[in-house]
Amino acid sequence: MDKNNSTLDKILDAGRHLIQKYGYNGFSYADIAEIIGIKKASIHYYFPSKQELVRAVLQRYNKDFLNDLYQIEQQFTDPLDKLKSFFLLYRKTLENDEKICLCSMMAAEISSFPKEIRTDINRFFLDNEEWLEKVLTQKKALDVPSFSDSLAEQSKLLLTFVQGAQLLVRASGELEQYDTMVENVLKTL
Amino acid sequence: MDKNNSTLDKILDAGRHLIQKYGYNGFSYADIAEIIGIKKASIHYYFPSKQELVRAVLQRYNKDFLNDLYQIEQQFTDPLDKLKSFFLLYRKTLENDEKICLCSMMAAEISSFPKEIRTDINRFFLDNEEWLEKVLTQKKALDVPSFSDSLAEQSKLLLTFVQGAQLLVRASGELEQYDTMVENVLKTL
DNA sequence: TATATTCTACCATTTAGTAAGTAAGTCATC
DNA sequence: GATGACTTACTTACTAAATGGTAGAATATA
Repeated sequence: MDKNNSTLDKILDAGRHLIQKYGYNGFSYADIAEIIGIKKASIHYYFPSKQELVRAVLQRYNKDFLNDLYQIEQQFTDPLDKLKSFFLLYRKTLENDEKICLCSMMAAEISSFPKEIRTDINRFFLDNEEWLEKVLTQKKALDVPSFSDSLAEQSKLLLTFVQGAQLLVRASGELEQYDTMVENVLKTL
Repeated sequence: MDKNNSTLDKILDAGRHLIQKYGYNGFSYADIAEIIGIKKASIHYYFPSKQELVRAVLQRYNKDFLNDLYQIEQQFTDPLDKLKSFFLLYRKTLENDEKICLCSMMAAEISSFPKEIRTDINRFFLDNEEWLEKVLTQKKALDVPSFSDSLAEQSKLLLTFVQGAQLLVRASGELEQYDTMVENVLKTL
């Protein structure tokens, strides 16, 4: 799981994990300290305040996620394969330990955050939309032009779908639902 | 806002409001006490523990929501009007004060809850799906049969959509996006 | 009077955050 | 190559405030 095992990276990993599972208001410095076996004062050494910590977690998450999208872009040529990998990326988060996408969680808790953090959260969604639109454009170039809705709007719908699907899976606890839903949403394209 | 102004109802109202805005882990008894102008010990008189309180909030929310859906069912004959009202119901929550559907928030925080509460949350989503399927069935009876996907699956997609749309609106802070997205999703039917 | 409701005054624990210290490493200078 | 100045990484020990929760007194209300 941890690529780099420096204390700083361990803190960021544990923080991300806790937020994805319990939310920003659902974890404490003590939780992180216990997970990685240090004292909580040590966390303050790296991140004086909780908001600074969460911001670092968020920014690294966004960077990593964007990188994953870039990898998908490189790995596949067929736009449909790219879309499937996109949904698989979100699926991986759901697979173990009752987690959802960090930004889905933080979007739900948005009222707890100041402007700068909100901007970062929104940036994540915009990047997702942008990537999806690019892939849909590639797909349109190949397909028989069916109905030409705005691709920007269509990508927004796809993102909306994957965001909501996570909540439904969390509520039911049934991951298999996700696969069926993805299949169905791909049919609508 | 408050129909019944008994203390118990005020507590439930304030609790619901706080959860929808900050989440279960983001509010305290003290917050409720301050909102309605009583001491926090008085809240413990009605709800000895926080989980009992949140469970009461949840059950009342589900009941009220189901009632709203029933009202829509009665008020309109055209299935499309019913669907539009469904989305409008969710829109109302978003309109002021940075709130989302109680069960969307609690689904995100599901790891913080015991089994009984999880069941109630899931019940909400199942009821939504059931209602949507009923309306889609009515719609199918009227329409030229386009493509006959499973209506159960289609209603699940609609629910997924509205759940995710809330998160996007929260992240961007732009409520207008919601209307455009609803328009677009209705086109796909 | 009896009962329902609300209060004051607590409690133990947890919260984010701070201050001061310590051990180990870096590094220039003699 | 040893000495001392400084830095990095982390600890112990603390704080003030907030947390969920309780006991019992006071006050309404029936």
